Amino acid sequence: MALLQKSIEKREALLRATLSLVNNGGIQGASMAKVAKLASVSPATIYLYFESKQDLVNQLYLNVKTAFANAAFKNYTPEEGVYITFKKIWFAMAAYKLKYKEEASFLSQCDNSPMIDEATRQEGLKALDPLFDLWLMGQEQAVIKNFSPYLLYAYGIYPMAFLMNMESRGINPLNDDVLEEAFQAAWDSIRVSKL
Amino acid sequence: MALLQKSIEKREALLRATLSLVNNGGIQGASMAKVAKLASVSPATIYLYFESKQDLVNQLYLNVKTAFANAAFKNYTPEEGVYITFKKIWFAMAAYKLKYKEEASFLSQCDNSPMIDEATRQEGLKALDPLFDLWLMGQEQAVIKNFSPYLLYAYGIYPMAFLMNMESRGINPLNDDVLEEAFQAAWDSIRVSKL
Amino acid sequence: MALLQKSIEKREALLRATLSLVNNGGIQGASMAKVAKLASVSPATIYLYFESKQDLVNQLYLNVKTAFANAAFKNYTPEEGVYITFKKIWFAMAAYKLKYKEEASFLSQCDNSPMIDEATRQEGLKALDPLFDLWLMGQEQAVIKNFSPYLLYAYGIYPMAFLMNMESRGINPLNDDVLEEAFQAAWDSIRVSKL
Amino acid sequence: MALLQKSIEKREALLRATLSLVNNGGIQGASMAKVAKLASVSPATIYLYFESKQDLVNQLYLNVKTAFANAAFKNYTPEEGVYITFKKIWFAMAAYKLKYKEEASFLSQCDNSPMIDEATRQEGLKALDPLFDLWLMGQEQAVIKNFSPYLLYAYGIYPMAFLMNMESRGINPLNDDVLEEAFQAAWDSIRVSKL
DNA sequence: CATGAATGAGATTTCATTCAT
DNA sequence: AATGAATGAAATCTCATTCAT
Repeated sequence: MALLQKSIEKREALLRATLSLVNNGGIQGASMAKVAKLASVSPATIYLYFESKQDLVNQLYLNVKTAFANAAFKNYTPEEGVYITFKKIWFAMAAYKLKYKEEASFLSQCDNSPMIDEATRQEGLKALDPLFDLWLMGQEQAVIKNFSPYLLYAYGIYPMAFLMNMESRGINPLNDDVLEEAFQAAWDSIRVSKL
Repeated sequence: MALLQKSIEKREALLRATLSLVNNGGIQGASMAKVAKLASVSPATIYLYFESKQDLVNQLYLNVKTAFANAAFKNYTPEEGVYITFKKIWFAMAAYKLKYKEEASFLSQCDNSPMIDEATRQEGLKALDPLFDLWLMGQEQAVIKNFSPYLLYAYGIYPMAFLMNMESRGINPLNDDVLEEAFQAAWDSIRVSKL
Repeated sequence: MALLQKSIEKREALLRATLSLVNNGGIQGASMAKVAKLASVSPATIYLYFESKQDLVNQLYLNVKTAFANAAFKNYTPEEGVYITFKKIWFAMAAYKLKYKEEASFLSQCDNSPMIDEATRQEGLKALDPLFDLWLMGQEQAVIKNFSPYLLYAYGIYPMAFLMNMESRGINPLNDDVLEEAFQAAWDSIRVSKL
Repeated sequence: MALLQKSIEKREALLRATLSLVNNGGIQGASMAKVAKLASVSPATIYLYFESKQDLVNQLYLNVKTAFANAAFKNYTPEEGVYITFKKIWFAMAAYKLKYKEEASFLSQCDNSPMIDEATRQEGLKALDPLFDLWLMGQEQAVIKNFSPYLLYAYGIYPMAFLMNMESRGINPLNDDVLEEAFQAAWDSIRVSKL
């Protein structure tokens, strides 16, 4: 029990170290040696918890994606209606990304990295199922456009990554007004237009 | 003349080789040795054309971004009206990305890479000026939402990257219908909603 | 303990290998690959003990300089008088250089190399403090000329390097008579001339 | 004639460029490419004038050594007596080294470099024959110690290199007084001591 | 479970030299 | 005579991973 406890701590220290290092210098900048040093363990120890660097990064990806989804769906109450619920999710996601910038940037970096394997990507996508359910519901109510969930995601959620990217590079800072505008654009893009 | 000609060819061969290698294995997977071999030159030769790997990648970035913009604005005729012009640009961009998948994927990878320096990024952005001009015009005509160009880009253009990403991973293939839907979402997100 | 022991041995093996290689082919001839091979380790291993080639050479410089000074001042007994003490030091230095020709040649090479940084040079100079102290004493007793220590060093000690250089190139071999002559010249150059 | 003229100019430009580059960064810092660029020729052209880098450096060594000797023996008038003549030579050498610091430093660097081959070294030494002749004369007159010319050189001339080295590193700057002291030491070391 | 030491393979880059013109 | 282009070889250094303890 004590050992297991300790192990979990160490595992998380390793994940945290990786996250931090990926943030400065990209995935390739997070060398196993640096990860080990930042987590105060031996490089060899990493391999007791993870099979390889790829495994380490993939597990971190799942960890962060799950945390992100947990934050997004914290108060998931679809019974309040599609618009309200989507708005809550959207702002929860934005809040998470603004608060946990390292995590957000890490997820962005993973989007285009060959380090994340397809299976992990799929598993990460599953964490967003509640959102897809909501959209399904919205489509049944003729509130959400009858598009594939990927398309809805591309317009409803994905643009946030670009905005965060700009924000972190000091361009186009995000304040409440801009966030409100962004949400407006997101909603307009996926909602059924009234005639 | 003959020498210069040959130089240009070699330079382009190097850029092509880089593009191709970045596509399989990411930027770090495109080692100078591999680039050299694929372009059928010695590693040392690369340094006659580019100062460093960073320079090579940045110049490739500019090259591709310019080609992309050229394709996008090929028949740029703002006098036809904002909607028509935007639609033409949008579909030209999509067509380019569908036709030149390696280029499209490369640009995506550069978005989050520390390899591209800020100056190059800014220069790349300039290639999209006609689009920003169009939006300005649209805002004057109260057709386009009064948002910052970055926000408009995040919703009007950026989602394409996600869709191409999916497409190239075999998910959610893009056909004419889906493209039409995607454009609809893009336009809805940036246009001024009618009451 | 065993591990630490082994480390020290390997560190010294690396220093010895470097010393030997610098002797044939100069500092640039001592490539990290050759050093590694001669010390029977992987090139990567060198970097566990030294930060860089510069660090390796600088540490070797300090090592050798210290050993040289230790030999020079082994029986340092200034109470025997300035002349006697200087003579003992001088011959101890000569003996060291004759016995450890690689070390002597290495120190000579370092004199003009940009590889040795100023801080290391200064630290190496400190090892000769007893000699400078002796000269100070000699100056107080009006036995040694009232010159700056650098000047005294230039004439009292530095010429040895030239003689060793010749010796190792097979020119002007050093025997006891020549050494005695050399010492005579050294002493005449720094001592106060009697009228 | 015109071609030959031009050739000589180019050859000297190459030697000058090498000298300048060796001064910043040592012999290995003077890459053939840099030498070519600084002399405004193609790298290939260097090989029309010199067989190899080694040849280039060796010829430069001879050039500089000769210039140095020319300066040293400009007013060589042994009939004025050994002391006077040696003093003139000594100060002429010092003046040369102070005026042409790049040349002086280059000669110092060559002393310990494996780049200079033995034959060249010997040839360079010949340039100093007048000095050796003077010493011979001095020995016949019982003014100069009966030591081998190498030993006399080690004490009479070689220390200058150390002093210049210090000077150029900003330590122990040389003014007229220090020079006078240095000469005093030099002379005391090689002259026959009076009883 | 944990580690410090070690490493083979490979990364980027430089260099003296040659070749085609 | 002169060159710009090209290069094989080698330089320094890094990295993910393993091994002996």
